[in-house]
Amino acid sequence: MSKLLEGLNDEQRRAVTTTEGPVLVLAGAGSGKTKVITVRIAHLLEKGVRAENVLALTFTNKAAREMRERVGGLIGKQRAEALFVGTFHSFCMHALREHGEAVGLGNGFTICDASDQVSTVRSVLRELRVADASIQPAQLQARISLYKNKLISADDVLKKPGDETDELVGQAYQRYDEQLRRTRTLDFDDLLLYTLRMLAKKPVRDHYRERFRYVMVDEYQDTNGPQYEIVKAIAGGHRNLCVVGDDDQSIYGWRGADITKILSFEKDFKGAAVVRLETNYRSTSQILGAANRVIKNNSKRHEKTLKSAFGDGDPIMAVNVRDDLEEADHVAREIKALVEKRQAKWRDFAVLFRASALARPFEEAFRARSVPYVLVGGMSFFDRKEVRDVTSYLKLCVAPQDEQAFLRVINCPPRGVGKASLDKALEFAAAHGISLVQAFERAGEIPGLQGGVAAIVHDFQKLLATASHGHEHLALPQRIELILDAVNYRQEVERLYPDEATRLLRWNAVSEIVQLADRHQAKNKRASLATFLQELTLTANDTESEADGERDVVTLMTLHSSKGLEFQRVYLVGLEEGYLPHTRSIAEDTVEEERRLMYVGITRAKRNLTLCYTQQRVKFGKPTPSMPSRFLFEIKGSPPPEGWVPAGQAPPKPASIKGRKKAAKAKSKGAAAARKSLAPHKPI
DNA sequence: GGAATAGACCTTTTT
DNA sequence: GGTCTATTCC
Repeated sequence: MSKLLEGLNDEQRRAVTTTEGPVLVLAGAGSGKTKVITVRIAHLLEKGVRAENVLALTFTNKAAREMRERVGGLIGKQRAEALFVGTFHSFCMHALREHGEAVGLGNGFTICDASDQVSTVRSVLRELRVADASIQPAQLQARISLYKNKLISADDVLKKPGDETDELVGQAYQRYDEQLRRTRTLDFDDLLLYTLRMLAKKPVRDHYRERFRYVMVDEYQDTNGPQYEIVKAIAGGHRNLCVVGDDDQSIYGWRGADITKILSFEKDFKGAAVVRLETNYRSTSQILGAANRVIKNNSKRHEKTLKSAFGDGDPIMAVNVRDDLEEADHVAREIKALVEKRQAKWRDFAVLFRASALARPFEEAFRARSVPYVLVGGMSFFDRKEVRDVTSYLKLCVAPQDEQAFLRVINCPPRGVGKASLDKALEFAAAHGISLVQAFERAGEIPGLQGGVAAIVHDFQKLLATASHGHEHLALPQRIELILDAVNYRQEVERLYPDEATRLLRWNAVSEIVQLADRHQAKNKRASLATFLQELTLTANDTESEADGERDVVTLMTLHSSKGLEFQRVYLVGLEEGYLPHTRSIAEDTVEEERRLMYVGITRAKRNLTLCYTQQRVKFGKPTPSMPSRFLFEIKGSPPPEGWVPAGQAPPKPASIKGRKKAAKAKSKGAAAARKSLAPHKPI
């Protein structure tokens, strides 16, 4: 037997060696899922399959990076280079670069990130002359995105008779798409949709079927409509498709992930081999027990029994603290004490939370107590003003019609094109159904526009065009510096930040982009400004470098980004009604997904698990009382006590005015008791 | 036109 | 505690 297969159990081995035809691997948490995929790839190569013919798709950059590294460890880094291991989105980006002309897409498209999407929606709402109050841009953007991920077009929305909001959403959706098309911009969802359209053309589809003879999809439970169709298009011919997933860990429903896809795989791919991995090699039986007790409260799931291969360990701890500051400080102190006693290393610890806003107190406490940490995700490098400015300039060089980029930098540094002029031009553009840039070309017709403005805009565009064209022979970093020089960006930073220290800090962000461009060029033979920007947008949230995995630091991250990872010691924090489950999820009736999130969090822990919740937390800058999460009681196996109030439910009104004071007193007493009902610092 | 200030209003999660 | 808009002053 091949060396590769040693150390696999029977089921894992079956998943690895069933290389031909469709295979569904139902892999419980910690059952060696990544091992199966990576060994499977190595096994394929050992059998003589060429690396170029293997496609492995993941959902996050992080997962892609880890898979690439682990496969590299098995077959050698060199050979692993030839595999395509990446996210759906990056696969699409590459495919569209290669064959985008099949769907009318030249090489020079830009990808817009979440905040560009919201800006675009905002400008569409302005065009439609909708008072901002009636629907929020971010909310509208989310709805458009959800439609796209369910393969529902703007026409579909408009055709279907609905209420006024539907009508508005449809109109906005349509204009949003028009604006993106006009500016040759794709949003994240469009990457999938354009690729799908491209794969509908037989020659292109045949090309990819020929190229990728073996297809693997990780986290299959997170597949949404377009992703599923892409997989089907590529693997539909040879049917050498292996998908791996766990319905209990489906936590991307809000992104259109369709849990039924994993349930109906056997129907979609007739004759599929089904492998169940049910032995957990990660956690103690205490941790697994807690996970099982929580997840069994979900109705929509495949009954599964995860068995621990590990045995007993320490009890799970519950910690009740006064507020968020104390929570953070408690965790910081505990971690520090364990490390100082040499019972653990920094890197053994992870602190997991529902929303990234919860990270701040931990950052502060960790800094105060000199606990080294890394915050995964959070405020991205990309959201910094300078970074957005610089990328906007670069985007304008690639796509001069890009409205969001134009609006952002036309007056930065100030050039005498202020809000008043822009409003007039936007008004004119909306009235004539043309882009902002086109409107400025007809500046003479814009009522009330100041005489000199058109010339200023024209000069600005010419300046950028001169700086970006005719220098293609230069290296990317030099080209970027040339462009920034042309627009006097350095002076602007100096003007804005007269303070030496902040100026330096701000300029560092700019230098970092230049360095990233250098690295991009080193990695890609056909690097251009366009490819650099595309790559930057897709990996904006993945700032971790390869060496970071090895650093001895505590990890802070959201539950979502923790999926697929494991740590010796895990703190689940902010376990309160309103955060987990999140208030929004209660309103949207998706509490089961929140429970899966809790399940994901629990099953990240190998040895020790600590559950933290507060009595009071600062929300919107104001202290607000909090209630322990319902999931804590599910773990404990006992119902919530008297006085406990779930999130999203108004506390009962006092019966009469007379009885109000008494009732209020009783209620607050009950609530206080409920908040403390799980003994602090005690095994659960 | 541009900067500074005040006030209203939210904020899940990721590509 | 943040962002975005409206207003006011220079």
